Amino acid sequence: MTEVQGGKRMTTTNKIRKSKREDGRSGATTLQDVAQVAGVTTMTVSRVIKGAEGVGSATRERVLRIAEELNYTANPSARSLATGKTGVIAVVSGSLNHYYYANIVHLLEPEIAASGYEMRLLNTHRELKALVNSTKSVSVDGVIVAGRYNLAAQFRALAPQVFQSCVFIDASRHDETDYVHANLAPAVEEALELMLKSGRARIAYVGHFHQTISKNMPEERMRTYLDVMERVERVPELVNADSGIPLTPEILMQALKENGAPGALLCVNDETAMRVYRVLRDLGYRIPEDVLLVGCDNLPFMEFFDPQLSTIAPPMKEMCAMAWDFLQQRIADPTIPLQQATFDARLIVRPSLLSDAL
Amino acid sequence: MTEVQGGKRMTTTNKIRKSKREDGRSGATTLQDVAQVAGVTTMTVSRVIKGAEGVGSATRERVLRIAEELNYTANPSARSLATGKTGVIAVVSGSLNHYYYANIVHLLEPEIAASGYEMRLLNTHRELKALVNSTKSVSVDGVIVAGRYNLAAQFRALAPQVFQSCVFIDASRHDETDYVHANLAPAVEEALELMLKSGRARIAYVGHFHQTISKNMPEERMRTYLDVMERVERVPELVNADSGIPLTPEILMQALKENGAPGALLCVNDETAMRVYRVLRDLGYRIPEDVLLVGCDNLPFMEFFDPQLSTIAPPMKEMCAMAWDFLQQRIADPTIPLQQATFDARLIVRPSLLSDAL
DNA sequence: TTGTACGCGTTATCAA
DNA sequence: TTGATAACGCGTACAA
Repeated sequence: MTEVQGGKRMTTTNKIRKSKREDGRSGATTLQDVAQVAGVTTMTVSRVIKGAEGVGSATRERVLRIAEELNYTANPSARSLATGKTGVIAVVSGSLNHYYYANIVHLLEPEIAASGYEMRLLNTHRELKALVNSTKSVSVDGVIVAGRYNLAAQFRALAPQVFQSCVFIDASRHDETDYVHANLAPAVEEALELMLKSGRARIAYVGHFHQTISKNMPEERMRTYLDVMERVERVPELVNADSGIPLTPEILMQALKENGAPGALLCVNDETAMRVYRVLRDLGYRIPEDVLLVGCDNLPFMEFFDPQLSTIAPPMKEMCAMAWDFLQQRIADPTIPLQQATFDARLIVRPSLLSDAL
Repeated sequence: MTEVQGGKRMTTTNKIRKSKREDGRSGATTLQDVAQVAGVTTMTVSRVIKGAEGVGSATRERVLRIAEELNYTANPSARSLATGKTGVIAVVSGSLNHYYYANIVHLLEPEIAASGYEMRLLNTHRELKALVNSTKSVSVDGVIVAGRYNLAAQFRALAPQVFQSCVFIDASRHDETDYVHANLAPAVEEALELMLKSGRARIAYVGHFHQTISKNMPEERMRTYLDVMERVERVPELVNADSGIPLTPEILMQALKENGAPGALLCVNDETAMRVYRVLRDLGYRIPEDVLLVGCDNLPFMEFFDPQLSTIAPPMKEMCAMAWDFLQQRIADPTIPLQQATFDARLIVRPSLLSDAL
């Protein structure tokens, strides 16, 4: 600013310092600051920081020390702009006030963090659109979609680039995408077998309370239920499983009063099971003596009930780990073949399924 | 690329196009692309995109149309680099497999999104350090800390810059920081009053199961309990409230067997209450006939139990909204005075607290 | 082993 | 109202 010096480097240095002093924008230490103090170029510092080869060990140590002293941290925005990678993974999930989704995020987070990525959380529909927009530019390196069953098509249509590095964690399969799938059928069949063995006259299936996940979603649990009922030549009995209107305690209570409670209830998930439990108790039914009950998702609260409530447990931890593995592979090389994995859920038998008749 | 045209503008355009074609880095549309098609400068497009004043309405419309056609989305990294702002808010919370924290994130997310910010989730300790590092540079505009009671000091020490735009959502107060505080005392007192009125001989307090939140954290609920007990001249009875070792069902069961169950139990939170419920039932105690029970946090599952379990409900929605409001104010002007708010929690009385003696 | 030159996509500043 | 130019902080490619 004051004096103009000869020599290329000093000109550069001078220019830089000038700009840094003029706008007092961010007080953060930059590569330039470290380089200046260390008496080297930004490139040398850059190499040291990211641990690249080809730096003298003396220089390396000195730079590291100075960087430490100056409390240097790389500016992610600048890095992203230069590299085209953001180090951010978007996780699209259902509402976090559902344990199922919160748990997925909870399981995903340490995996993602351990690989040096950060996690951006998106769940509202508003953000979903924003996500599609965001990801069309360079703001996200990859996407994990959990339980938004209808998103595959949207992604494919709106943002092929994103869709490329996108893994689905799901109870249902999306062909032509990377996915990790929970196969609930064996566990559902096992539960139904227990119910059948107990000799209960009526075995019913109970659908979602409140939120209707998605109309288009083929409900695997219900399909398995219907298949089994057909196989054993029983009349299927569906409680609010058409997804038309969400189930409420009133509707359920009404249904149970009209025909009496079935001897066994297979619920689409644990939340439904817990609500069903409540209504059954209100009506004076005993579990499991009068009604066998089982849910799905393995919410930790199920075992606090009296009697402890049975559930079907997809191996979420393994599924999340594999989903992240898939995504990393996909990011590393988008051209690899489709990655698809299926994990069998297992039935957790607790007193709510233990019939005296056994 | 084909023909070279005269005139300054075309020279610029040509240069740009050349660079874009040479490296096939990202296929994303840029300001340049839009500007080129619209026959204006990047600045004009930039102004239009961010809705700035001083653009001819004809130009504006044309640019908007073209941007739409080209599917343009701003590159967040580039924008951040230029502005020094990231549009990202870090949310630091406890594990999301605890409903309490998941719910906070769930409530915060739409607020933050509605204001045009994105949310970055951090909860492991590893990430906490990374956060402090990240935020030292320009990667985060603000931080909301939920329930990590010991973080205030860390932040202040490690990253004063971050600490500047940081709001705490908490059950306890941090002086000299912006915070939103839940005052549980009135609700706890109300619950204890009910218990006292019921004539129960022994009223005990039950601490955390499993996770020990933080040693340094002054446990407000317990303090209120002790105060009340002292006031009414009762001997306080603490079950695993010293936070030494986490409570387990075995320990609890042992304790209840030795002296018999107290007539009323005030639990530090709902998770503990549910576990206590389980142990009580295993031991054959009836609720509320033998034991009155109340938790804290208002987990939705509490009302599914039989009998429905009482709880203490901090107004999380309002608290989260205010926390976000505080943070926005703070970001807008870091020099404003401290913002601190306290919300009274309310007791939700359900059958588990309804004594026959009333 | 280290340095130079320039681009990444956007915005701020000043000039026209 | 619009444009030219220079940052923003870092990485790539190549030169020394």
